[in-house]
Amino acid sequence: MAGWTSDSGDSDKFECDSDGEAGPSSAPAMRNFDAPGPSTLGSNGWINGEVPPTSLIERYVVMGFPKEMVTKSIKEIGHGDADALLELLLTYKALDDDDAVGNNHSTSGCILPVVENDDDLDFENWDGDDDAGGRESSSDDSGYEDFMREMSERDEKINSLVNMFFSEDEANRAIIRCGADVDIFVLVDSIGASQVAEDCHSRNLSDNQVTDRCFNSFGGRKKAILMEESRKKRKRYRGGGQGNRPSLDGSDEESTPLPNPMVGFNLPGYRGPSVTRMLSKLDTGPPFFYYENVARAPKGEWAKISRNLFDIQPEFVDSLHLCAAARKRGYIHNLPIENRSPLLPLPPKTIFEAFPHYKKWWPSWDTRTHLNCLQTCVASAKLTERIQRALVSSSNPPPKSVQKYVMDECKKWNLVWVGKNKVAPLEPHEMELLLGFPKDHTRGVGKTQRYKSLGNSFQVDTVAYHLSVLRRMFPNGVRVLSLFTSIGGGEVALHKLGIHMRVVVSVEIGEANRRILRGWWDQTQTGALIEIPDVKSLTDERVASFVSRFGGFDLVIGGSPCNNLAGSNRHHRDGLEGKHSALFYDYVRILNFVNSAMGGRRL
DNA sequence: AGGATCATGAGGACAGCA
DNA sequence: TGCTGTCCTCATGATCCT
Repeated sequence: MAGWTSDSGDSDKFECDSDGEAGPSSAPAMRNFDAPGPSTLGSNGWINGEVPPTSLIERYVVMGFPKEMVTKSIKEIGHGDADALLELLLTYKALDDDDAVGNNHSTSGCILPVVENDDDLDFENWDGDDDAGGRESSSDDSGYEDFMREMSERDEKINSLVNMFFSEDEANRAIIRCGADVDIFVLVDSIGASQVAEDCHSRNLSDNQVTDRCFNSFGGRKKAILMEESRKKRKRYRGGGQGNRPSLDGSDEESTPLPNPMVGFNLPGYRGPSVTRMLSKLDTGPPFFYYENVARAPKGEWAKISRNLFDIQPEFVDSLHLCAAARKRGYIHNLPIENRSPLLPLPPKTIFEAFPHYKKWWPSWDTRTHLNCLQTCVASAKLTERIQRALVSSSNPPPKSVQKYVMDECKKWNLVWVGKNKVAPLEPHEMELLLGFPKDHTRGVGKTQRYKSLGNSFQVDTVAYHLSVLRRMFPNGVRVLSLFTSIGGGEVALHKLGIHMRVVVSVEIGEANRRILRGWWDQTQTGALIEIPDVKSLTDERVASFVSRFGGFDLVIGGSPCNNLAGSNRHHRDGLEGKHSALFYDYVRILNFVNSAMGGRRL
């Protein structure tokens, strides 16, 4: 059982380890001076000075602010203080809206995300300022020919927008806001921004409520194309609470739509729309937090999760895009999303890259290139036997009906071809490889337990990609509060990123998981590991004690139990109120208390 | 007693089609 | 617009075995 006895023992160990690892240079590990304070980051998560003004103009324009207004605001107060800039823009916007629309808007404008639209976007080399400068300079032309060209462009774009079923008035206003020289898709985004902004106003949401709820609900070239093609998609943009837009009033009636493709805010090497999000200053770290759970939770559950985590929009990612196995997960975090970098070397991205030796037995009619989600249970020997019998008694290639039966089972149970007509479940060490863990990470506990632990864990490369932004921010290491640690996916990710963990306070109920983590930690880490078995025993007082002792935490990370959310659960898929998944509220409780104890925001 | 093995769909998203 | 088919899902509970 958890208790102060084990904790105090660990506490002693911590101080001992700390001393032990600390040469003169690392001695300040217990001090806070090396952790960047709020001044290191702007409220939008950009590191100061990294975003040039031209890019800023473009970003705010796509949010729905007129270009002239943005330029004027930046001239007035500069671009160093994003909060002040936003405040000024909102004020101007409110005044402008009062004049233009006659609505009695408050200054709480709807702050919207920016969707980068450049088709040539290269995430690994992109500097975030591709063509904004070019567009900016072209708008300075003032000759007659330019004027006529602009008018012609303007008419053309209005026609295009009208053809997309926007009203002429909406099209006109967008062009006034953004200029006639911008891409048609910027105009589409701008109209969407205004619609959601109006929606937000009409629902009387506060700034913080709308900031991230509006995020990702529209925008992007791809969506614009879809909109042109489909009346159904068009509804998504035109508002009125229809379609797939996330609920803005927090009701559970609408589900949070899962993106397709499920690539999150961005992915290494993915050439598609990338997103730049803005968080309110109160929502940014430190402490940074990172929460994870299954993407395909019952309807309304992600809206609930988001509501409890500062209304931050989830980032849904299918690890399929990073490794050879699917893993559809939602992540809510307040980490910056620019300048991420993947773990190198990149993991094998297909089944054959991961397991080339299976190619020998792989039938041509099994067209899988990726495995499905790795779960906590594997197929029975009887099932693989049945499959083998079906194949042996069939011709080669087998008839379609047999192929379908075999393929259905192979997909369902993630079976691989290990011999002639012979399929088998993945071995635990193969799952470790796919999930990004070191080989034999889970070795030492029973095989069934290994499957269970691995099935419940993070996909390390995916998580590491998100956490990679911490490397530059914490060159001297991080202090981590790890909730529902499992087998330490977050810790392995940080380690593989080269981020030193000065201390990890880990909460994990499973004895086998704790043993796995401890075994890995002792082999690879020099920092302190404090283990707490039961999250319920991590009381507010105890959190306060840790915060006081370590000077705070830099990262609160964890994925709460999915048992009652996961589709595989046929018995008790009860949502967040379920027996296990209700522990999510302990994550919220503890995160809030850490925030509060560190002088930050509390819900 | 505890680990290993086995059988057990519902629910939701989405594409295709009339 | 609504119907239909297809696909996928961090699991649970009963039973067997050692």
